[in-house]
Amino acid sequence: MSKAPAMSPSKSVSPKMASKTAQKIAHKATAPKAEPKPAGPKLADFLCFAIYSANLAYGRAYKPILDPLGLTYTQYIALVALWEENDQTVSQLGERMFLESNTLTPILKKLESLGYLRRRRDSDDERVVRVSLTEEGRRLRERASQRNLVKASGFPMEDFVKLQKQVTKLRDNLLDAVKEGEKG
Amino acid sequence: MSKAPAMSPSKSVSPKMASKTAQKIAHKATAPKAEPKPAGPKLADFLCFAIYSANLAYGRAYKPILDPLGLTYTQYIALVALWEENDQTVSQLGERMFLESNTLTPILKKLESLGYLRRRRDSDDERVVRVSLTEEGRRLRERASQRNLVKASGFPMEDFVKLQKQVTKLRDNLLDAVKEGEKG
DNA sequence: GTTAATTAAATCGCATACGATTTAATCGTG
DNA sequence: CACGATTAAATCGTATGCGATTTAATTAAC
Repeated sequence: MSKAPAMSPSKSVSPKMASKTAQKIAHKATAPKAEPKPAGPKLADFLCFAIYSANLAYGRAYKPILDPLGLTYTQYIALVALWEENDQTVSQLGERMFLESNTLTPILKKLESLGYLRRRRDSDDERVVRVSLTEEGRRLRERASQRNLVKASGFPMEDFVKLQKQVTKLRDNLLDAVKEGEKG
Repeated sequence: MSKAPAMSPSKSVSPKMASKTAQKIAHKATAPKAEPKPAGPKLADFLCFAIYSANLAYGRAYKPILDPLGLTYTQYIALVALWEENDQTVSQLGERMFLESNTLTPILKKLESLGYLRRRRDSDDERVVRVSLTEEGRRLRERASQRNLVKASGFPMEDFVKLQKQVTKLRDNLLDAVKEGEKG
């Protein structure tokens, strides 16, 4: 009784032929022209993909550091932003992190439930929620060193800083282009 | 009847004082020491954050290009990988994209449902699912030009290429470090 | 040649991102 | 003052990422 591993809706017809070579030939037969290989830009040449995959890599590199603290990568970034400047509104934090309340709110709620910060309505303007670190949240700062990851980047400090500036510039250029596109 | 905008579990006590200035002073009073500002690394100095936010920026920059095609950023990257080399297994595609089947499967199913690719069990080894472009999927290639985004990066071609290589190197270094950490 | 170990995808649960909408508070104008 | 416009968060639905597990097929060991 041979049952193919789940592949829900699309029915995978598999006639099961005699020899393996025969099957391989049969498969080629459906695309005979030796697949001309489109000769276009490769994934590896895309800057967007370099950034995309480097971001995945950072998430994985930070995991062994953050897991013991019970933090995710994004939660950590939110804390870095608060270490830099405590007692920010959700909007201010969002501006720094390039996120909006729809993404931030659940993250901040989580960090609050972990005891690292407090969320309080500004009595001045009840629409505003102010976010401030707890003692516990401040203490995390020492426990989460990223020095090891500067090393893991494999770049000497000078190049590291240069790269950081260039990628930041790239980000700002892209976001400017987005803004421009929204107007024009 | 003044009811503060939803802030589910955490009860936001807001005594509502008389004058705004009085409240601001009152607020400062809870953190009187002028907030010594920890004097540590700033978010803007983190390479990981530069990459993180540049990735968000790319997602937003691609949106106006991809929305008309009904594609998301990740779906687009999967298609680029297939334009480069058609008829890949899920694992092969995952290696190129730095993703695994748990993430890829739903994306590929979506692209299949859109008619841009086919997923078929390899009759040679029924565990393997081969992914190949449809005519429709191939055609998308011409419609999705990223030239405009090279311009949007704001870098002259030479620097663009250099940056791309550096970020790629960064990614590879980080992933090597992850691997190393898993062993040692 | 059966059975244990391995392998490739898929599934499940949780945590981001983000467009669109909703809610509640504040502002602006008459 | 009153009422529409604006604003700040939150909510909802969809689409990634990813750890952990599951399923089915293949390979390895005996």
